Amino acid sequence: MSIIKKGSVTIKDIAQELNISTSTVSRALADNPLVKPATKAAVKELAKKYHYQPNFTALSLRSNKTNTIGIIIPQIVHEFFALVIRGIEDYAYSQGYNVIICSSHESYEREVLDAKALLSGRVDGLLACISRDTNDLAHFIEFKERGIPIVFFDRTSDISETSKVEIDDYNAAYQAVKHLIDIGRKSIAYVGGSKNLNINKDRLAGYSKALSEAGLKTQKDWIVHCEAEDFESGKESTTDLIKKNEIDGLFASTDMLAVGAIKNMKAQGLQIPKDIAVVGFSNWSISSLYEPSISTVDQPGYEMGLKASEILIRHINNPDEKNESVILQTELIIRESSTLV
Amino acid sequence: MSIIKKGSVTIKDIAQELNISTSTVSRALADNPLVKPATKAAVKELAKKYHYQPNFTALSLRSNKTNTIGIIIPQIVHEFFALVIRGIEDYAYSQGYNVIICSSHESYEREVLDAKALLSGRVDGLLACISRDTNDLAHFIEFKERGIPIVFFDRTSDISETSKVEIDDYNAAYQAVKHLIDIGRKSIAYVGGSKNLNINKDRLAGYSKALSEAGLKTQKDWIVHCEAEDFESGKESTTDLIKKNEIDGLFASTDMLAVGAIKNMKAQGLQIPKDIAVVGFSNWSISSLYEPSISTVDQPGYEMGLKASEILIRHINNPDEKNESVILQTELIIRESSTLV
DNA sequence: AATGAAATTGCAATCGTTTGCAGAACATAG
DNA sequence: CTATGTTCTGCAAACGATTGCAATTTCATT
Repeated sequence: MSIIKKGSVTIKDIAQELNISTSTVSRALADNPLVKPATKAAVKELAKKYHYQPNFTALSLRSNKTNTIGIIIPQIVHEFFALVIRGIEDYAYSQGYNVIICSSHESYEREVLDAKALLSGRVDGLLACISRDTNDLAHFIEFKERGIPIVFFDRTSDISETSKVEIDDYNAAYQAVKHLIDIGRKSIAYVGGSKNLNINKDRLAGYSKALSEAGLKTQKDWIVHCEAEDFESGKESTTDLIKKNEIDGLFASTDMLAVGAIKNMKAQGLQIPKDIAVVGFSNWSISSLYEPSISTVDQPGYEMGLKASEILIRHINNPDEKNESVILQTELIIRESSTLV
Repeated sequence: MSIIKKGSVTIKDIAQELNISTSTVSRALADNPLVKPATKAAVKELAKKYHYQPNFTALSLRSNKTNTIGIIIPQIVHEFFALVIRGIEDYAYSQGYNVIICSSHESYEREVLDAKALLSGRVDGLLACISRDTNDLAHFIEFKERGIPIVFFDRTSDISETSKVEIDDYNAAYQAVKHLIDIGRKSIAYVGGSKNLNINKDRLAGYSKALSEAGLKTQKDWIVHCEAEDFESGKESTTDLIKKNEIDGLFASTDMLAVGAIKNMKAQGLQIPKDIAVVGFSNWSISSLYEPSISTVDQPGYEMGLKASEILIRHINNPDEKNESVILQTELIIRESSTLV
């Protein structure tokens, strides 16, 4: 029986028990050929017996590497973001990295707090998707100043000279609205999320482009912006729109907004897609489960995560790596809400 | 202009620039009254100028505290778990703790991997919810041996002598099925998730109890277990059940299973709730958005997270704290799928 | 048995921070 | 000008691990 340690077993404990130095133990565990086979065996046996696990903190301090990457993301209860996270994790794990996820809950203050927490040398790199409320990017710039690489994904910023991985929101929206036009709709409204985000500006631009290209006009009150992108907003923000009875098509920048809108329309006795055809965005599971099933734009979330972490880890391993900007394409999925019967 | 450091600014850099020792700098930053006000001011000014941030790793090593708690959770794309995480985060942040979330993706292997990664002194405590596949708990027991406290939540285990925070699944299921009986249903089926999980055993037991108490009988093939708890499983697993045309009520242990089942029933021309009344579990947003809206059991996820992290942090601060077992109550929400018209 | 080379091992510094203790600088009183 | 106290600062060890360099042991060879 040996002495029971309260905390974890360290290299020093093993060294003491075998009457050798910590250096030798360290080398033995690293399979260094300098160590005599017999010593090596003894060390390894004891390490196994005591479930020795190198102290992560000590290792990090010595090597100045944490083998951890940080993720700052606005929400995690979000099918798209969750997919991104999964992609990030899968690649990161395969490269021996761990992951710290911080959810900013769409709050600028929380995002700054999270950034500060990650700045103190806890992570070797950062993957960030800015919150709805974020305008000032100073907290991210500090990372660059300390030589901690950042890759932005999905929601990026014009200012930052960093690598980014984005969705081609402009084209995705363009295709979605073009599809509505192709099935004969002429008065198409837009319901979108926060104007603050580039992705929404791009989606709106794609919408406008499709209309103008087809020689169609929109009206000022056919374009609605909601801060929250939830079901309730979709419902409330479309009430006026529906009352006027002017539109025959709707492009929503989020599936949840689409569901809210459709529910509202159905309540007013409108038929979907006969009276109004609807296309959403993101391909959340509800879009296929809802009745009618909702046409939408599928975003490659998993690929986005994979790509973002791949670029980040490349930056970590090679500080001189030049910035890279990736734009991923989407796929329009046509379902009942925009199919003529 | 001062020398530009590649990495972060350390206490040593400040000391050098002011020609004082690191001890004094450290004390000045800690507002130690021993330090002369003038020195203190100079140090603080420089620290601010250089955005000095204490090195997290060094701090951890010195204090043997990481101020971080680990979470091992089966899924994050899950409205209930996401709520739990939010509760954990909110309390942890308020106490100055950070959080590392590891998602096991319902895989035992991944869970073990995550546990090993967290074991090496990265976290001061662990919150865990076991995966569907987990039977062996050795990887958790090691935490106890090293004096790292664990609190299990939601899905707990009989074996472990640890603190736990659970839902009263037995009673929740009992109330749900009793409700179906109260509205006159006599032939009630059960569709549930993995039999491996205690929560599902409890839900099944609650179901059985409600039936037997009312003098009702079930049949062997009225009880269906699915490994996956998704929409597809709900659809497939109920096909035989519906064909036989024997049941007039269904209790599903998950809303997604309920949605799948209802969709299947509707496809067979059955009316909900007239022909079959349905109650789900978890109060996912789809249960209120679906048509018909689905009766379900609301689980206090946020409170669970709050409570679990509160207990954990208490354990961290006081290793002699005795184990605590909390059982949270649920609320039955009655919607269209079980309302007589 | 002495010599030299080869095979092992240990010392000590390092990563960034804190802190007990000793000592320096300064001020006040006698 | 000494004695005594007060205020302030620095040295060095510690946290757990790695690693260049030096020291020791081992062994073969003459």
